[in-house]
Amino acid sequence: MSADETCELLCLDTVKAERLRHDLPGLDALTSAAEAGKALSDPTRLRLALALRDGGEMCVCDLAWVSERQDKLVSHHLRQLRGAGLACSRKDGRMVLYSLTGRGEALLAALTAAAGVAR
Amino acid sequence: MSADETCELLCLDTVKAERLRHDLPGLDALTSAAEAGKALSDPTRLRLALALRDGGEMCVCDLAWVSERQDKLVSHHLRQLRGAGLACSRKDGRMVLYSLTGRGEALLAALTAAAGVAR
DNA sequence: CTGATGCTCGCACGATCGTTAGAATGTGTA
DNA sequence: TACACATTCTAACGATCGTGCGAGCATCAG
Repeated sequence: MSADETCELLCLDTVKAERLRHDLPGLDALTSAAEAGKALSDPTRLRLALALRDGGEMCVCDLAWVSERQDKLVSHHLRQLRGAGLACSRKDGRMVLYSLTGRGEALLAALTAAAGVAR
Repeated sequence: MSADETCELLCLDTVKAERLRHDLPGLDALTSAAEAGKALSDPTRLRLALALRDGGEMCVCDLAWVSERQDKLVSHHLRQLRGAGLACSRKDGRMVLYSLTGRGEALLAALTAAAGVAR
């Protein structure tokens, strides 16, 4: 591609390419969407999200038992799901109860559908 | 949690917890779903997916121009989208044309809806 | 007040990732 | 056949990530 960068476009007409380039959101605008994708990009975390989908609201120690993972790791992952807006939490005495948000359920449904698993 | 691991369940009845634990897919089964999430977890790659959504089928050099990224990097990311089943490619002479799969479009729609961007 | 429980936080380690760069491959053209 | 173009592949680097561990905090029960 030459220095002025518009003379070697081969497949797109220039108007369409200019429009695409202009309309594409910047990387900053996509950070939260990318974070949502990242939140469910780890099999352990994805499995915890499925446990919340199927089991409803649960505390860390129950999720730890259900997923056969240490409670500290489960707590770590749940905080990432919450940070990405896919889960929320409330305290009940010394326990913290987590559940999926609407966004979390929708994204989980799309992800499992896309991969054809756990629907 | 004690050694026999069922005596400290506090919030769930044991039957429900046993069923959840039993029914949760294993990590292996979730790998492809996690890979789909991972494929869209990078802002640059997500942006390329959006460009394909809006622009239809495109070659690497056009996507490089539209996204203002080097063609080698674009090629690298497109191969990851394809590997995750979210994009597909066909050759046209020396060029390779990429487009989103149905799964890719569905997951992209869910991800952008979940984050409230680029819809 | 003390000890136990549930959970979070900070740190470290090995693994993975995004980007860059150079080399290599496939295809088209003269 | 040689050169150019489009794309891919391999390797390296700095950054990030998942997991494990010990310490710390909040809450509850005795």
